[in-house]
Amino acid sequence: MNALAAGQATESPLLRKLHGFMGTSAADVRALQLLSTRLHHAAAGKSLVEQGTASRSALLIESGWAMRHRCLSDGRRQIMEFLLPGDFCDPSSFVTCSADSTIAAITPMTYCLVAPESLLEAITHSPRLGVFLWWLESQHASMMRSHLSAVGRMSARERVAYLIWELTRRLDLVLPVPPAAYTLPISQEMMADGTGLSVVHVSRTLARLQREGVIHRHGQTYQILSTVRLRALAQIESDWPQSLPADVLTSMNV
Amino acid sequence: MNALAAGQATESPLLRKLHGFMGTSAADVRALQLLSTRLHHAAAGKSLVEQGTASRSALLIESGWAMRHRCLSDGRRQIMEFLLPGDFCDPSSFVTCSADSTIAAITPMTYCLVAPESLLEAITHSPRLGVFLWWLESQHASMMRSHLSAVGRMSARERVAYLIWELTRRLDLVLPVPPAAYTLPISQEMMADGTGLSVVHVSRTLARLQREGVIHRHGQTYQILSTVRLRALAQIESDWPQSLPADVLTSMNV
DNA sequence: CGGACTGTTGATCAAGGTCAACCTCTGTGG
DNA sequence: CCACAGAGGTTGACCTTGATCAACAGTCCG
Repeated sequence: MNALAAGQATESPLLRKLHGFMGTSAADVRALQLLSTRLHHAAAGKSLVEQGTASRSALLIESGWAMRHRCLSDGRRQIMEFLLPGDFCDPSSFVTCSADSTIAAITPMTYCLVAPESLLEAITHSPRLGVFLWWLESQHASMMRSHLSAVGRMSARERVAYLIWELTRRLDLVLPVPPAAYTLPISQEMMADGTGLSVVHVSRTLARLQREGVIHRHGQTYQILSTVRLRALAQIESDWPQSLPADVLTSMNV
Repeated sequence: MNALAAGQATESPLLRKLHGFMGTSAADVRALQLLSTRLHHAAAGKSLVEQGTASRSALLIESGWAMRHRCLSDGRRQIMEFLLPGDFCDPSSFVTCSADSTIAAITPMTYCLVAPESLLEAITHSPRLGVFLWWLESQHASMMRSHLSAVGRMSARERVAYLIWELTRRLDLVLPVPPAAYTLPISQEMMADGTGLSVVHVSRTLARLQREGVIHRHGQTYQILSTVRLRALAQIESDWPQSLPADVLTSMNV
């Protein structure tokens, strides 16, 4: 445990998550390094995975933001999720023929392509890492359900509040210390396509949240002035993410 | 291969899916039977999993329909998904503390509770079954993204079309032969909570689809009169589900 | 200096929500 | 056997949220 010295802490955002939830042994760090070979770069706007193509590798995001989206025939676009540093996305591409959505860089990015064999090898070296990744995946599914709830049943004000809350909480997991103000490198058009609203209405809604003193915004810098009211708007009752249940690790002999 | 005799075909809807996609060996059938111990019954309306509680077992639905939903503080409800016979749901409960949503029976049901150990044992006996279940899970995630797209960016008419299309396609996977008319045992209120619409508008929209000759409906019996127009409305370009890529099985030595 | 891109604001419009009345079943108890 | 209640569905009238259209402002680059 605690093979993570202060200086190394900035290395990998996924390692930071792992460390925050389960602590890290030297074996975990080594296993994680097995995933982090083959570092790639992408310019903002570039597609990492194109809808309809096969990829057969997972993505481990080291830095920068991306999004997963799908376009309808007439140009309407739904952003399914924003992908942040430390996200391990799309291991299910290992068992699918072709991607059902496009993943595109929002900012310049660095990321690793993880082959099935690398993942298998890493998990063999550190089963704890395997459990952790499985747990991450389950938290991800839970987040997608929250997103669906927001888009399906919440008002514009609530949806925007939810989005800000989700993104800032996710950033907390990979930032060394919760910042006073968060930089969310997404345009209002992306917010609109993520929440199912129009650009114009997102602008108005953000202005309203600011007028009401829930947030303060300047460009892409967001400051949460009232956590209580933001959470209430976003209909968040329990904290996220859940912690990893202790008995899972013991019961799996890892 | 083909250990499935005609008479056994009605036994398990999951077995039928497996057979349809990969064929079944005697080992697969036996492995699947390891999952199907402990048959439970539930009356319509009963909760199988309550939001906020721990369960630590997956559900294998043998017969009947269920839904996964979440309620907001003021009573608004979002149905995340409908669960049909042959669905293997919530293996991620193995690694989570408490459920983030409620699963409730819509009709009387029979289902099996699958413990982590049973799953592990079954997969050990038949790795092919493991790959199949993983692939099912990835198809499920893809379906959830389609659902999100529909709710976020499609009109009422398109959303209802999408729902009917999704449910009938899923039924096709577990029915012995595609029926002329599908019985969807869900009220219009559930359709509304699934699509993010109001009950009244679902009623009007169904009436319109019928008036336009896209579907014919009588109570909960739905007949698709124009597959082409339904698919166009639902913005379906590719078939669903995808088939399982052949090389996955070989590359995993199973 | 002139575009392109992003965001803001106002005016208008429409999709869909809400409310209410009513209808048809179906089951239930007198 | 009928009366009644309750659930689910349909229809009409009206209203609200958020979409659409358009003009304009700031910013970043070439």
